[in-house]
Amino acid sequence: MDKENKDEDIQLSLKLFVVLTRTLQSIQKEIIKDIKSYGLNSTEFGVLELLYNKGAHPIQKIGQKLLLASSSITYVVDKLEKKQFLERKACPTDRRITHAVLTDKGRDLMDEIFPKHQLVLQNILGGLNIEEKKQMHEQLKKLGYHAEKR
Amino acid sequence: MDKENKDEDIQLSLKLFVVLTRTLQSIQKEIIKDIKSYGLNSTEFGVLELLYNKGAHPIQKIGQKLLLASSSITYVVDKLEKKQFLERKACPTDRRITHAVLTDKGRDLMDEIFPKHQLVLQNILGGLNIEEKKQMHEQLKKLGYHAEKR
DNA sequence: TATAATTATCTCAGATTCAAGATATCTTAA
DNA sequence: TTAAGATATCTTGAATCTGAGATAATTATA
Repeated sequence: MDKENKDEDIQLSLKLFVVLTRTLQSIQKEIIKDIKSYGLNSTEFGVLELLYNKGAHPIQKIGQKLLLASSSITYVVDKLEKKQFLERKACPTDRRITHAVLTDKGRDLMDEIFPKHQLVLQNILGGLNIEEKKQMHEQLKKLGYHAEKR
Repeated sequence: MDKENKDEDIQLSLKLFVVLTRTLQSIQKEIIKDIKSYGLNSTEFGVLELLYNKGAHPIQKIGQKLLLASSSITYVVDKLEKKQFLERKACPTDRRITHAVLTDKGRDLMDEIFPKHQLVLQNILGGLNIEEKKQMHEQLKKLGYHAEKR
């Protein structure tokens, strides 16, 4: 890359990072508003969503998928257990592991709010049509893959 | 939109949100690593970057631009003042306002680290070429604009 | 098998953020 | 001009997250 293109690329990189951050903030702000109306915060919702759609998980796996430190996931699971949306169940084959399992109350909650939440999400992301979403999805994967593997 | 397209759009919206979140997390993780190597956290860097590139600002304006609550910006400016990278200066024309102003030490720091940081950022965002960056920038603006104005 | 390394969870202290509210100052409108 | 509302900053307390380190269990290795 010659100098002029490099300078342009540097400027564009900064601008892209800023707009990426801003866009996600705008989206998250709206999503958080929706999730709060269900009496949850977004981390709690993320945990419940994972258990609801993918079944019971070891606590540590949940942290991995949601990119949370082990101490953070302990904290969130504690809160959800107090609210009785999930239970800890000892793993019979590996005594280090504790599974987080949705309770009936947790499943009822998600049966009610997950479809609503999906519609809200679709509405929030309505700025792009189906084809544009597909394309952005592809480009974002390229971007993320490179950021991780450099 | 007929039912099938709506279902597809709902699924794509969820996927797009997930990949958007993941991608930004990957990028931020690398950026934070770089910023930490300068002895700052990303909020501190954001404040210094604003003052460095756009000049002195009232404390409240900084919070607005970085989307921070007033209590948060007070906290960050306190820390940067303790580190002697900026000073508070009373506004002569409006006594409610306090300006945050880079010190020489703060400017020296940014003279040193800002160009380095730009190169790191360019490297992190190297998964897309110039044209692709421009296009994603446009699409992200559409997405963010809609999320805010719905 | 015994030891070392790895893995899963938790505890604790510290960092960062926000919301609510206090205070001081400025602006607007009666 | 003065009262009411708006604005800028700060204080306080609570929520959430992280890193470091403890403990217990499992797996790998000599």
